Amino acid sequence: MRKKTGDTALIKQINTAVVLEAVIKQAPLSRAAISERTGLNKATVSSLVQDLIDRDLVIEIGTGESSGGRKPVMLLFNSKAGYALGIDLGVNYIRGVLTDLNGEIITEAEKNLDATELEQVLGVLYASIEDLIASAPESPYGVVGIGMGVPGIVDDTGNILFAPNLEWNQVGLGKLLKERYNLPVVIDNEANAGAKGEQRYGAGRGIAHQIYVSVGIGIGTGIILNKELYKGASGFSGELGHLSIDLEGRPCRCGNRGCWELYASENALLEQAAKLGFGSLSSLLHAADDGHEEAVRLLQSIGHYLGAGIANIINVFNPEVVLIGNRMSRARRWIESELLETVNNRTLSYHRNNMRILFAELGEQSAVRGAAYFAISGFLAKMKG
Amino acid sequence: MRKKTGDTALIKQINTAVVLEAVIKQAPLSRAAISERTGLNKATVSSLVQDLIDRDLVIEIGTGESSGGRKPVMLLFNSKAGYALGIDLGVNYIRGVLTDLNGEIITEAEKNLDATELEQVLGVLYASIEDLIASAPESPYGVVGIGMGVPGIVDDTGNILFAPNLEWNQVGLGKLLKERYNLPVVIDNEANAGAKGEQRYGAGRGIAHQIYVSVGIGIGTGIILNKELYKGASGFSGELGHLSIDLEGRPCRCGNRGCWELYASENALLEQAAKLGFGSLSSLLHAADDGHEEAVRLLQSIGHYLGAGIANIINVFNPEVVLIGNRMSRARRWIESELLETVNNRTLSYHRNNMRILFAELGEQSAVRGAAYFAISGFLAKMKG
DNA sequence: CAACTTAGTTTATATGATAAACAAACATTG
DNA sequence: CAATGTTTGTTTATCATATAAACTAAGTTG
Repeated sequence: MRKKTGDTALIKQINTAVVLEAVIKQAPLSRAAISERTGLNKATVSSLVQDLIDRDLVIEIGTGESSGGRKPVMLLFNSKAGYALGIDLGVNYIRGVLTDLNGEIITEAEKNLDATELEQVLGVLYASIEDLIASAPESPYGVVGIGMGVPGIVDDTGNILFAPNLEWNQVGLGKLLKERYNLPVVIDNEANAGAKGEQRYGAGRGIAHQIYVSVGIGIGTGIILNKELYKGASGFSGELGHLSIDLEGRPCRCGNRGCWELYASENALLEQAAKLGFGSLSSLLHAADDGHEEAVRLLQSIGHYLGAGIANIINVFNPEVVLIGNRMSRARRWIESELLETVNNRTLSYHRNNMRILFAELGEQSAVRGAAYFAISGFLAKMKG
Repeated sequence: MRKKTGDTALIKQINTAVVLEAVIKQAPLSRAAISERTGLNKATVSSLVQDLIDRDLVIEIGTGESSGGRKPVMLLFNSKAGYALGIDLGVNYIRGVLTDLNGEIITEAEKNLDATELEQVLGVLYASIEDLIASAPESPYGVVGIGMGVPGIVDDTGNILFAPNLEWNQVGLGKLLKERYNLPVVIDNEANAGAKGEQRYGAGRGIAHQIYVSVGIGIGTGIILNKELYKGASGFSGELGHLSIDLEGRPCRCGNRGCWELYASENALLEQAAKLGFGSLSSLLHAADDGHEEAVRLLQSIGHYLGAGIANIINVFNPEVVLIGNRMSRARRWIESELLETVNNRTLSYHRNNMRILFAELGEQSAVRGAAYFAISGFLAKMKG
């Protein structure tokens, strides 16, 4: 339990991270510009940049425009120094991407899963991963890690404790992958991956306090506070789908009553939709587009229930942004106004002001891109440390 | 928006803080022991300790027991280097304490308030503060600051935006006090003060994720995540009293329906108690002690509702500890078992394990001692920086 | 009392940031 | 177009800090 002490190595680490951040976020820019923007001395910046160039993390891309004197040498983050693998493991699909270090997709692959048994899923998963690794171009660092989002509760070692819709219990997936590929592996909940994806590459860029609500079969949430994923005492939290919104409501399999996801998830919607003769979200949305009144009313009621839960989230966390993602975001057209009205009626004005409710920008790719970012950020942390 | 860079001054700052922390938390101890426990070199520790001694923050208290060689010189945090003022402003009382830098109470004072008008409250408040300041012993730093907890929403400049039970709106109390006494002033919500008090001096010592539930006239909460008070995007959060637990429940003055505090606060209890002929919490508790069955049932039902809200809190935050404080903690004997049973029935097992529900240890002094700690921690931060 | 232990200080050294001087490369202007 | 000024980036001397190793101080143990 030693406190973290400081020495000269720590200084260099801090300043290297500052310089690299500047290059990543504001590229292209010159050494002089870095010095000016960070407050670091020109000499310091020169020295640190040289280190980063020697390590293939930064490249010079020639001179820029003069502003009345010597032309600056423009620097760029070398996003092709390595590649990251992101996997979104769904209940009936595996989606995978290979990205560069900027998170830009290089290769993508999607495969259907028609069974949830571990052995069969692993077969498809391994094939996907190996295809993607094979597709990586030559680079100094190669594939730097594997990030993954899964529909379940995961501890910080990549152990899947419980994945109800896959019917998995205690699957040590992290260890399996680490040993098989000898790469750093980060596995987290699908909603946490989606939250990170949107925060980094999507609608939540630059937001400090963001709650991502993944509305699919159930409701999952990724909670970002102070720009970081919040995980509770046990290393997993974000079970806002089991926030009860109705004290004496229907019993949930979790033991509680009136859980939010019983009212506002895709499952809840489809339960009602079945009575109208619709078997899928798509068919219901089509009907609504064609003017089917009952379909529209049903969608609106889901918007209402979503709003009620989101109002609670807002009163609890006072976030800057609430993001609605995963499949239900496709119903935006029908649910948005009911949702906003309910939120307006049910939140404290102090929290409502300066707060926005947005829909995921990356659509179905929120989670897979967030997963890839897990691998990228692990790599960069190692490079900075 | 400059990133924080590192230089030699930063190192010294970090290491000074590490040494001071060690002395505060593990005193009495020697220079050698600090070196061993922090990993800092003996020479570094000697130098930093000398600085702290020169600044009156650490004192030598003579030699300790030898363990086979030269006797160590034992060091102590100089808790009498200055004094802090803590104020708990209630709806019908003002409680104040003067503490040393360890948070130990030196002087205390309590005065009743029989009006909520700003002018009159200010009169009593000023008198309390001046009495306490006058009672401070001679010391190198004197009174280092004023910390305060108030029943309302406060921004980070000490501006009280809204205090419903005092009927205050937009009162710039922080500025008033700062100008009048020329001291650092920190004002926060009463529940945040209570949460800090318990975390530092009470039942929550050493806990990283702790939710303090202040059950009084309404319900307020102080949320401590990663050992720090969480405040949302706007600088104030913790309005868990307005977490709705009943979708179509009674309308609340906040605009929402079915807010938790309509079911589980002292006000909610007294509303029901009135029907049985009881006018106060005390009389109801007495009746319960005397075996009055309806009184007991009523208290138990409050325990049930408290439990339902706390179950939601646990599912959201996955904390290590939930602390119940303020006046309702006096009803512990009657509400605890119902509360625990409800929580057990309504939380996810992953969250329930390793989680404890405790009652405030400092009783009525949680908030006032937390308020004093605001001042102390501000002072220490300045000393370390 | 000799040998060993532990506490704390002194000294020499290494790392890293910085200011100031300098060199390189360009624009502007009379 | 030559002289002047500006901007970029590097070199050099210096400063602050931490550290290891040597050293001094003050004890214990057999």
